[in-house]
Amino acid sequence: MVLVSAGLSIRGAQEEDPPDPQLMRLDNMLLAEGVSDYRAKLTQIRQIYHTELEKYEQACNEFTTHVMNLLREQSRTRPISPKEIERMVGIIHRKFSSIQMQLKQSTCEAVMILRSRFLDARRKRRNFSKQATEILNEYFYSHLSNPYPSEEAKEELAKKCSITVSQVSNWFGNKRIRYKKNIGKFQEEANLYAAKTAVTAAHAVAAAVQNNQTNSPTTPNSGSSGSFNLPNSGDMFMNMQSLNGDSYQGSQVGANVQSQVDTLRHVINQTGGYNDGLGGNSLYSPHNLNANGGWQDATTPSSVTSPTEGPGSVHSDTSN
DNA sequence: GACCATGATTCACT
DNA sequence: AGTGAATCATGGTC
Repeated sequence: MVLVSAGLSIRGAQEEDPPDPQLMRLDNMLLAEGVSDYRAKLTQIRQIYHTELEKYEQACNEFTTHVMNLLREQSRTRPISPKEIERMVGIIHRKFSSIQMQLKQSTCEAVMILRSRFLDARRKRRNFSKQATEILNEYFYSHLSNPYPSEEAKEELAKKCSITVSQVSNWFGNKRIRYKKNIGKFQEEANLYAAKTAVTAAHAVAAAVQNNQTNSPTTPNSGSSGSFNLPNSGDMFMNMQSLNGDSYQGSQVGANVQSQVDTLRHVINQTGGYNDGLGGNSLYSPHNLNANGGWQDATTPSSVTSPTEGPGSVHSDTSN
């Protein structure tokens, strides 16, 4: 019996679980990570193990008493020494403990298989479904100014794409780096998705504008962020973002508006004509990609390309 | 089988 | 902890 407690930790730390929103959120996260699935299977193995173990123990006891009874009956006809009884019981117990050993062994195997399968599943690369890639791309290109989905957005995307949050993070990590490395290559893709979402974006903006007009004719109090570098294009959005020097990952409302802006600007640019490729100004030029790289501002605050006052005025200044 | 695309992993950085 | 960058490893296509 020592082996039992030593082999597998029996008592899981799971008692009851009152409906706690925090717990539910964690559960969802684990589910998204595919962890609960693993845990569920593990629990299943554990349950089987314990019921089997119990069964064996019970059977062992029953069998011993049965044998004892037989021996007792036999003792009437012939003398049976206590030593013989002890020996009998010993044999029975040894037999059953060997059975238990087998049970433990197969349980361990099952756990190992489960674990390796779980790890393999995460390690093995399988292409996402076309739909999933589409969803991810749509998000990416409509948030091109700030393709850093929040935790909630990642969870949402994960759910939509039927992949894990980690996979979403991986995807965005890869996408950002690969997009940045070779923007030209992704031009077509960017155009495609921009056009795709343009209609929805236009509708949304139109609705928002209408709503704005009807509701309050005053200035929109978009306390949004955005905070990225819009190279040229002295659009009104500059004002919006300079309202708040905050970094991205800010309010979702702002992000939404920004995504629509991205899409719309793309479309506007497209219709307004552009120099194809080699002029350097790709139509879907990385608004916020500065010369040195990333979307991430603050890495190199210098960015002194040409102090042509205009709208360029990267971030910095704005001494509020 | 070569080649490219792509998801995953690792490591360094902040 | 989240990210960028490099790299690995596999899938898919020819």
